[in-house]
Amino acid sequence: MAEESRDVLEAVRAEKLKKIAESGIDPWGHRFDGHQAVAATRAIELPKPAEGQTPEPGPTVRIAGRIMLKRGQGKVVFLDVRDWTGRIQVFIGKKQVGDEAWALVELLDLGDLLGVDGTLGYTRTGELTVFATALTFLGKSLTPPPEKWHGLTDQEIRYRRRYVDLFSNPESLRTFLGRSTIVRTFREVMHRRGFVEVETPTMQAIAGGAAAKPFVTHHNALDVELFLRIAPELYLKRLLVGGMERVFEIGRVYRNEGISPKHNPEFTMMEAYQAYGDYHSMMDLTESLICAAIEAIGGGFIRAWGEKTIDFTPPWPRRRYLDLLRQYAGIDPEDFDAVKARARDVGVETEGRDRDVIISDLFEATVEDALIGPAFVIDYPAAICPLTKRKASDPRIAERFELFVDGIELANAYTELNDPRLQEELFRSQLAGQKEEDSMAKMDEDFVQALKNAMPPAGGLGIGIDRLCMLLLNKPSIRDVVLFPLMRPQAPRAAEGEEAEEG
RNA sequence: GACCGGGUAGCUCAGUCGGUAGAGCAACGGACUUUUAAUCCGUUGGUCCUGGGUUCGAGUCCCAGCCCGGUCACCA
Repeated sequence: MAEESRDVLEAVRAEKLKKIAESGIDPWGHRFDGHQAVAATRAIELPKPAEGQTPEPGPTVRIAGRIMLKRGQGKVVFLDVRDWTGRIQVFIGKKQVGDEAWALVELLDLGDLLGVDGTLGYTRTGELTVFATALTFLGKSLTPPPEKWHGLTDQEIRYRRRYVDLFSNPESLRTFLGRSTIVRTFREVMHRRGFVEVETPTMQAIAGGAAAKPFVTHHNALDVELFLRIAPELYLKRLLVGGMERVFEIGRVYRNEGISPKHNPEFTMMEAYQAYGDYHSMMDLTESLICAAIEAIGGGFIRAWGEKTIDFTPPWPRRRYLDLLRQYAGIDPEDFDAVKARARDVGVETEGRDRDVIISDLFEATVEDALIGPAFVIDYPAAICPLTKRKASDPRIAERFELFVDGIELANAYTELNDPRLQEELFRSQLAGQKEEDSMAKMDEDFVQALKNAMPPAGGLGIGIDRLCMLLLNKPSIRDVVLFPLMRPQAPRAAEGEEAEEG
């Protein structure tokens, strides 16, 4: 039998569950009031007994958590119990808890959930310990947990069974609590600055606001094709027209592209729009947000990033796009022949392509990886920015910035284009030059119509939350900061006599 | 999509030249009232990812496929 080994292990636990139930205890537990977090319990100030002295009876405590280790010693057992704040040792003596509770102790397995009442104190080896006086069974683990020392290391199982990863690898839990802190901090900063949080459609008839292939779905009653949004941008700007002067949205966007350590098909963006601001307002906001997040999760502004160290100490440099290109590509961007020659050197296709698109690829190939510390790249070639206001002094330059850290694009922001006629023209010209799905500018008649009502001049910002979490929590893959990353569904187990169907 | 690496007990991993499938942890039985990955004695546990092929004999070699990871490409 394929699953014999697992079946035996689970049968043993099922038998224990039965015995627990027969003893009159609900093996699935119930409400358990008044317990305190393990971290709070550990924080209780308790003088260590002096050498050879009988310790004073400590305070009464009540905790709850999962049994991670069990060290039996005859008529005494030591447990390591863990909740989401930490671990603590529990001492259970047969004489101390009585025969009835002891019968339960003999049925406890690693992975079970247990509530413990007891007194806090130190063992003779000096370990802070809950000396149990009563036990409350809170849940039977019917399947064995991973190995107690190594935890779960198989990447695939860590992603597919995140619940096991979370309780068996403390670092994983710490990471996701850190992500939550980062997102909460973003909301706090935004609210403090007078932004309101809104929700806009994730199913859209026109997937605009970014350049990406969308997921397609269908609404039955309306019998229409809809797309999962690739960005909330065009809806949020409609709200600016409506007079919501400072809006933001933290939400999932979906892009039907490849999967990589930096790409998950669904990911979280925060977009924000501020009426009467510009891209410089957005740079200030970006720096404030990320610095506040760093302070919230701790660890300081100088942070480990893999083998590297990144200094987030503000203010971050603001470098012009074309200046960086001159410096790192070593060419004059005005000299198109030189641009093409250099582009070919680094493997960028030049034949029949727009000048600014070639420059954009050249920039990616030569500059982006060279920017290690956080750096705002500002003032992009206008042709690659169809939603961005042009500089009054030079219409070939768009008022856009991107924030880079170690070659990773963390944020993208503009002074928003609010001229409806120019917007319509840019939509049309972009559409003419490119395949629609490759274009950032999909014609959206209603959006142009919105702009005709006068959208206030504004700054707009998008920040990739997942990538920020990777950088701040020092995780090399986006899958380490997404709770349930997209995986290929597992083939269904072959039914008896049938072979698994192939697609 | 291309290339590289991986898939062996519930978990973490060995497996030599092709010759009976291994360890630790977990589990089970026993000893133990202050352990620290407790210890000690004993026992159980396998679709070696799948399917072909070579061979007297394949976890091992060959071919094809599946899944995962990494790098690159596309993208944020």
